[in-house]
Amino acid sequence: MASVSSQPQFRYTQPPSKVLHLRNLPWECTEEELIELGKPFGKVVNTKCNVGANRNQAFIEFADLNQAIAMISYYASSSEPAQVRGKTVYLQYSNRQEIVNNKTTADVAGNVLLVTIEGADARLVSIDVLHLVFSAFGFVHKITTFEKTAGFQALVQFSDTETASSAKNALDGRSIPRYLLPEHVGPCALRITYSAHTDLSVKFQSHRSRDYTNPYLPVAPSAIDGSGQLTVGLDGKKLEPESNVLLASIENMQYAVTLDVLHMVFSAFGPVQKIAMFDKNGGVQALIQYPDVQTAVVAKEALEGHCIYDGGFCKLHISYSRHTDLSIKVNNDRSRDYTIPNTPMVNSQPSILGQQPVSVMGPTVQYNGAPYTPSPEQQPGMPQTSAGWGPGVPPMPQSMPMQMHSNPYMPPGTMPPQGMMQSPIQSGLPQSSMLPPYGSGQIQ
DNA sequence: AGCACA
Repeated sequence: MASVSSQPQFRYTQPPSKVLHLRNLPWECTEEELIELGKPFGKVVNTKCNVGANRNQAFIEFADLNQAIAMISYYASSSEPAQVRGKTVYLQYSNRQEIVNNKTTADVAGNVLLVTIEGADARLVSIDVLHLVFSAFGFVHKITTFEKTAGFQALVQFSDTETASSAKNALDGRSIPRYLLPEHVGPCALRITYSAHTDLSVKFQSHRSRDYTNPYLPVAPSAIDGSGQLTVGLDGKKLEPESNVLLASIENMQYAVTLDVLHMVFSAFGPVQKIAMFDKNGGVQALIQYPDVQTAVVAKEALEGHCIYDGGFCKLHISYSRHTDLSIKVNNDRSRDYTIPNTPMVNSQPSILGQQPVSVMGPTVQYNGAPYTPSPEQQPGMPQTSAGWGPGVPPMPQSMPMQMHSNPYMPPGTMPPQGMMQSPIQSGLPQSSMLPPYGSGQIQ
């Protein structure tokens, strides 16, 4: 006998569940209205509204099964139907036992935005530009920036959710206006979600984090160059002009950083003309000269705060030098002029690729000044750019093609000298407590 | 008016 197939979706009796399924709700019914509806019968622990193609269905979940039964029972025998905004609502036990909310933290509105800057040049977007962009919507309290697998990201804190929402709505998916970016920087789009943070912890004003509510916050050591000059004003403006010469200070120098190591690291962004190393304040600093400012800018943005060796060792802090042309008197293990070919020099092949310590750095230095003299104009006929790529001691010449110069940067997340530069170290700023609460794979 | 991530 051909049996009539049962239709499970139209069962008129269902096993009880803490979860009730509601239908015929008014358009875009809110969570608050659902809670109001269920409250007389028990504790509503979860809801899900705007379900279904018409967004007029919902679920409410009670803390206890008996509470759900009480609600169903009440309206089963009541002359007054359940209603929301005067509209009759039909309810029944859900065929599931609990509400699964795919609401991620990114969907919960808050006063802090998680901003992902997309684009090949995302890292070149300064914190000041971000501040400017977001300030259009209200007072920006704090900004932290960091790099994760998702790329270059920032947390932007407003005073309240409303302001943050207006900024998110206006900026999500939009690109940073061109006129706010330097000439050589490509388009940078903003992807914005909410962060679960409510108050960012900013310890210093630095290139990576700012607290605009606290003018007394100390400026990070990384924002001060060798002469103690501020590179970041308390108003968040950079005080130092860009230069083709970078001043790099090396923090936590557990492993010796040789001139050749520096040459290799900095050569990834373009030809290095000259390097001068010296000791200052008990640490090692170096001046690195590029032929042009643009290359230096790219190198600085890419390397600032990064560590040469894994494990937080030899962290680079980079600022612009006031010099434009270093005067290298002698080529030795602390200073070198790569623009002079065939210069005799001590052989010092570094064994850096294995990330092994070359030697332990000791306080062997009594040098008081820099091994260069700051004479701005010297060697007027000096060959520029590729001239210095000759028979010097390029540690990895084959890996640094000349095109580097025209396209000095590399794909996001790839640090130039393989094996040495690790993924950005988050030590120092920003604090781990500021990092977004997601697993690294979930951000998009 | 009839069950939710793709």
